[in-house]
Amino acid sequence: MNDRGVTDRLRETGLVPTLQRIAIVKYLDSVDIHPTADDVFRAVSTRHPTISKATVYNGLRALVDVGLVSELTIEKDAARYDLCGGKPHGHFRCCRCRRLYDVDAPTPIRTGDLVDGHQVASVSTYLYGVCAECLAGDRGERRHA
Amino acid sequence: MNDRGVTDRLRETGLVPTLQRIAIVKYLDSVDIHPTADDVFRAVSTRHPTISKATVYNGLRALVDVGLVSELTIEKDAARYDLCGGKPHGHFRCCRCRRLYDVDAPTPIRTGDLVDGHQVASVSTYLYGVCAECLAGDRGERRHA
DNA sequence: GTGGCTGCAAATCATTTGCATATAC
DNA sequence: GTATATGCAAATGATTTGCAGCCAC
Repeated sequence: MNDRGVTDRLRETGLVPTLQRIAIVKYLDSVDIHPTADDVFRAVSTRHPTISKATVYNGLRALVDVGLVSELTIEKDAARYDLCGGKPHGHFRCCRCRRLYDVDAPTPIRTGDLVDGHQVASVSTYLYGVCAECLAGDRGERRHA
Repeated sequence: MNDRGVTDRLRETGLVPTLQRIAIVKYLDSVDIHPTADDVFRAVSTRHPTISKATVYNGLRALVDVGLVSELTIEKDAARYDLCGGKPHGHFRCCRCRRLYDVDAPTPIRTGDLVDGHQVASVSTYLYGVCAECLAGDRGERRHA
């Protein structure tokens, strides 16, 4: 996504498209992993050395609030962020390398369904296991939790 | 579950069945909500006024480590705990009252399946929406986040 | 211009840890 | 008796917040 596209998407949501927010969105758009706020901070810092961690946190929160970014709380220590793009709402965490992947996790549950009497607005599927890469190069040189 | 049953389950896992841990397990067994560590602390404190919050945290962690309790990180602020009992692995969060319910969320994914090349060890389904109680007594007297 | 941001530092909150004492067996 | 757990207080780490100056429009 180019700067113009990012700027437009920010403006549509009512957020001021500051350099920092543009940088955050572009970074989220460029990675396929799900970075933590600190990952975002470190990455964006290389081009914007003056950005503060608070701005990253505040910016991410603003983006989550308007729905441009989703926040994953699959693990306790630090939230992970994901640019919303109509992708499937499934995530896979590798218990070896601890990476988080998007997956196409099928579910029979639909928005509006009643499950045990509760009305569903959204469904998230979290899968745990060993990722394709770790399965392939299964030599154990992984960082464990 | 009575004290004896709890004691036995603890002993089976190699954990010392202290009064505090028994109290934690009995509390988790007695509630249908998913309490936070602080909820557990406050509840157990009524019968064990000397228990410390650190003991609750350490005890919960020990229980999670041996697999007697599962830890839910569906929300960012505080983990929630759930006595393992072979129940379905689905959870519903009410966006009104913020309660967390167990639900029987069907999924076509099985342990051992490959999803996008990743090998699945476990599946969690998280649903968001409005719970049955809030749907019924829809008067808005809820605490929002 | 002005309101919404940024950036810094201080505050907050959940959780962990060090250590001396107490408990389970 | 000995290993393990408790309880207190202090440490840690992610995230939030107050506030003065800055930027987008």
